[in-house]
Amino acid sequence: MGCPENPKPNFNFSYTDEGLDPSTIEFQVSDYLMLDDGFAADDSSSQSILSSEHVASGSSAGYSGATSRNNSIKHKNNGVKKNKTEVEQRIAFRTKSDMEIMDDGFKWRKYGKKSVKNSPHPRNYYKCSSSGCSVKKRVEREREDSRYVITAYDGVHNHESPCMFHYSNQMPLMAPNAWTLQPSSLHSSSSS
DNA sequence: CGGATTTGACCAGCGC
DNA sequence: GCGCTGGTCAAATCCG
Repeated sequence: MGCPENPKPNFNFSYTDEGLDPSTIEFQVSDYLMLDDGFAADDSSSQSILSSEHVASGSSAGYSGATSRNNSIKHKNNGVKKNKTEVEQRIAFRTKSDMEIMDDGFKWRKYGKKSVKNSPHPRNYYKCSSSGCSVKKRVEREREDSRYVITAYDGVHNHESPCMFHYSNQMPLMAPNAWTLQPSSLHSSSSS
């Protein structure tokens, strides 16, 4: 393991996908989900969760089980663990990849693995191993199409990537809070 | 030897 | 109230 020389080789394609031959990259983003601060309110939370589920279900909703579970997470975070002032951001990506582990520039420590009911594939749980950073990430393969990996990030890194140096042009940080700023650029990048 | 991973147990929330 | 399920913990194990 260790620090990859390229902090996020797997993510550059998000912005240059149009110009890359897919065969030259190991995988490509098929969808991205954005579950930001919808947790602040019940209505909006179900909205964002619902919409994210809809996106994820684009090809079979391997994430649907987790989605329903997200509701409980919402209550958990909102009512117990997190105040409104401490709303977590959450993003999920569906990527086509043979690998389950994607180097995003951060160092993750696996802390759990769980088989989920709606999926034959286990779900893996990771925490950011940086001290003081409580960002978590869940990784699982899509139920219907195991070529796709669903990666969900919970929270925002309170530090820079240990391997991040010169990628600030478009993405200052490979962190959920950075991504939430860029959803439109994912699509507009082709025209710019 | 230290850090990361594995894995079973435990806990909490939700639906019935 | 009970059972099911997802999420987390922590001891054991593995690996560099």
